[in-house]
Amino acid sequence: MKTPLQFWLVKTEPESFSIEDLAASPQQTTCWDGVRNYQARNFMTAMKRGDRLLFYHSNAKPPAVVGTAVVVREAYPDQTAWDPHDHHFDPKASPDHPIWQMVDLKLEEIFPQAVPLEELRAVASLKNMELLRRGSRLSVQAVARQEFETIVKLAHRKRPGGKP
DNA sequence: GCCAACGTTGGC
DNA sequence: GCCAACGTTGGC
Repeated sequence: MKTPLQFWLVKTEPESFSIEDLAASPQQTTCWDGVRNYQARNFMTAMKRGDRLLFYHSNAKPPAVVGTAVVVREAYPDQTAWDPHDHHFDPKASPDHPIWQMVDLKLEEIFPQAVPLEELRAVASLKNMELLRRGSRLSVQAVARQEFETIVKLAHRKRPGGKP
């Protein structure tokens, strides 16, 4: 039996890697390297090809969900972990003991309208989202299908007084 | 720039 | 195994 699709959210600072950078990448695909948090890593190893992700810009003005992506390659060792010149170097990692994993993500869509954090907070059906939890810092999160779909809908909604 | 929240480190 | 110190995240 096929496993059902799962839904996720990944955070990135647009100054370091934005959704526009993803769109400009070869095949609009990138490896999601540099994750150095065990809980976030565990979520990445649980990802399956075809799973969909919300793409979130943190430390942005305003912070917002800006689009979606798809998992195109499941977890494999993050070799930047044992590169001493890499910003995310981890001396405990090695090719024999990778510790850290990454996945490949392909752009699905840049939202016609980004959905700012403030707007998410105003939606009752999203109140349990990890992203909205006070002090939430996890850079890879699981989201419910319902939450994913709600946010995609908000991004496509026609707003009164919006652009013609 | 401030600061709350959180994860990690290391002394004991 | 506790916990204080420290570094980082990330909204505001």
